[in-house]
Amino acid sequence: MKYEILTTSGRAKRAHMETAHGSIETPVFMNVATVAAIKGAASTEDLENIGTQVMLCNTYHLHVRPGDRLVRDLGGIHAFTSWKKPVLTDSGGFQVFSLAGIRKIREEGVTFQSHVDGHRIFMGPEESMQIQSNLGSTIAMAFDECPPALADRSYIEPSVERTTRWLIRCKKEMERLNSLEDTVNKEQLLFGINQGGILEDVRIRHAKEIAELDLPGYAVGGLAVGESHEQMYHILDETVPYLPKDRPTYLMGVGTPANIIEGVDRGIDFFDCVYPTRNGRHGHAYTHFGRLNLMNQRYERDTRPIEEGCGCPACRRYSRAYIRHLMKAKEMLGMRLLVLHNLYFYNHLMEEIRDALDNGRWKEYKYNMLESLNSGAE
RNA sequence: GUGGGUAUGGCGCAGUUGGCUAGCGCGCCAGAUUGUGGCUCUGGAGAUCGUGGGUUCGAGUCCCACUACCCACC
Repeated sequence: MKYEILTTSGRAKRAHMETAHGSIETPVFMNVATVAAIKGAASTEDLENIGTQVMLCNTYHLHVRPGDRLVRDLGGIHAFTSWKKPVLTDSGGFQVFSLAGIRKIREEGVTFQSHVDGHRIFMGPEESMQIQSNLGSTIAMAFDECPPALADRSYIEPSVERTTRWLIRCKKEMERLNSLEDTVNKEQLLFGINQGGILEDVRIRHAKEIAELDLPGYAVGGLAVGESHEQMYHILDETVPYLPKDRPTYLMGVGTPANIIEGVDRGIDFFDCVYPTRNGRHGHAYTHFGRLNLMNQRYERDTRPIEEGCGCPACRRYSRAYIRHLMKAKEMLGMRLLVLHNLYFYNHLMEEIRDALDNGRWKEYKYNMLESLNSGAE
């Protein structure tokens, strides 16, 4: 892997990365395809057409179905999905949090109950790395625990300490797997994950510990899970400076366009979020002037595109009124068009951000864009 | 024409032996949603209880007439 910072503005970074599956220009927004499919009926061919750089898939979900061995036997996630560019796999750690209630956490790992057929699944750091190795993703995420942001210190501290021990095991297992003859992607990269809820001292201590492991990248996890925006930005202010400056950083699961701009400003390279896809499925459309709810009656006779000047497949051809009708009629095409629009918007937002950084206009762009996003779309 | 049945928000229905501001589902109008179970959750608007009369302290509930629709028979 090669990671080269091209320019900076304050803590904001503009970088270029080379991976086993081609380059990544950061800051970047990864498009979420949990089960190796963008929900809302967008294909990998569509992704190529809307400027996607990285597809994000989920270890736990693909392990449950169709099974990582199957994907490996078919040549890995890239061959399976016909997506040639970088793929990041989330480790399944988040499911410890999001599927809470059907799991048991021990030092060795976690026992889940499959949400598909109910059978018990054990996953620890080694298992997560093996699965991700079978998938052959470009970047594998460490197996961590994502505790509720507002959990108290007595829960967070032991949890974070265990996440560190798990990270050491992840690194060791990844090195072993990458050295095997028949590994799908021998250059798979492991990103560590910082945790600590909203406790600055725990975050900082943990960041310093994992920085010493000399990993190819570092993520900030456990944010945007119940705390306020101010708390999230504060934790980033306090924590990111302790992560290695010459490595990519990833703010997991974030967020709104404004969250992303604030994240870039605090030194984040990678983002991902279900908002553009999930909200697209629910009738929301992102624009430079805020978010529209196309289900609203006010768009019933609106013949304008979602956003004037947008080059996405929805805006080039269809009206708000038509898309609203499709959503109300629960036609799949409505979701598809909104998902394509929203991902296009996010991907191009990142392009604008990179352009602003390249051209020394970051502060100005950030200020104007935050104003605009807040101005209220109509 | 005869017999029976049904009439309660846009649609489909609950409404106990008559008792406080008439409920529910869907739909509609809005709002949530941050390392995704195409979900889920939260609010809101909207009903002269078919019409008219009667009994009663009190009627969506009981009585009478009328109207509309459904079923059967002629």
